[in-house]
Amino acid sequence: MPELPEVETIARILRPELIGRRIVAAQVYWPRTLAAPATPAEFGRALSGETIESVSRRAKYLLLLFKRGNLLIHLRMSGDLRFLAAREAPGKHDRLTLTLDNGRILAFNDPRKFGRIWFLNDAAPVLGRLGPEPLEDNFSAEWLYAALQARHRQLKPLLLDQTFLAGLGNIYTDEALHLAGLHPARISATISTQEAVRLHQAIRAALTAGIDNNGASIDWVYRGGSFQNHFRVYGRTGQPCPVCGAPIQRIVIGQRGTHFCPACQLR
DNA sequence: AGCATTACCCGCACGC
DNA sequence: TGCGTGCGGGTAATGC
Repeated sequence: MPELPEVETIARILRPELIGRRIVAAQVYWPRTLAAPATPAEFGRALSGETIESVSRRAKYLLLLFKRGNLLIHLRMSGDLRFLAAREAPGKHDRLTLTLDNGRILAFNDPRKFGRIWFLNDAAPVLGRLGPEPLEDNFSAEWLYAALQARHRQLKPLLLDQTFLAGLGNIYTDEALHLAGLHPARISATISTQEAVRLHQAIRAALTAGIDNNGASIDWVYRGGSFQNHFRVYGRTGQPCPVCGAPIQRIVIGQRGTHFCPACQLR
């Protein structure tokens, strides 16, 4: 469900609700949600009594930092975080709940059960292999050009590879490639310096537009975002390209649905 | 052999 | 009812 702009929005919304709150109890309803520690009992013991000091994001991971340990939450395809009222029973797909010292309950809801949660002293083993943050200074057009040259891979799967660049998902990758006028199957090493500059700018523009619209809400998951109303290509198969009017085409690249304009994005 | 790239697959909800 | 699809990524399989 969430890509970088959605996780960023969730972090921003949760921050004032969570900072300074103490975890009173943790309840795990679907143990496989726990990536670490291994058992719900261990998890609950480690987390209980700890106070949330900060709420932030790295790539698509939501980070809740405590004095003793870091809670990492990855929502994957269908995960969401919501609040239950004091003593409210968990809903159908609530996989884990954290009861706060003000009585409210933070619930991790995840119909598809793909999401994962870690509570670790050191987050490096989970976050260490991630590529640069696309909105940070170390992601430059020069770096992107060199990194593209160093690989021989189609742009779509390469941009989705979190070890290459961290935070892009299926939506923002399609949107960025359309903004840049690049075909999703284009081989990375053939990109010119000018094209790399365009792609760099397009990635940032797509993500920034997503954040400005509180992310995107599609299907039955994630509510509150409005970026879905500004999609140029994603999910618009057969509809006119906003630039040239040609019908948007859908193909499959790397097992992922890929939307592009066959007129604006030539190979 | 050893690295880089690709395919499979995991629950569930929804629309056609 | 049945089938295709999906805001993701770990791991097995394959390619170079």
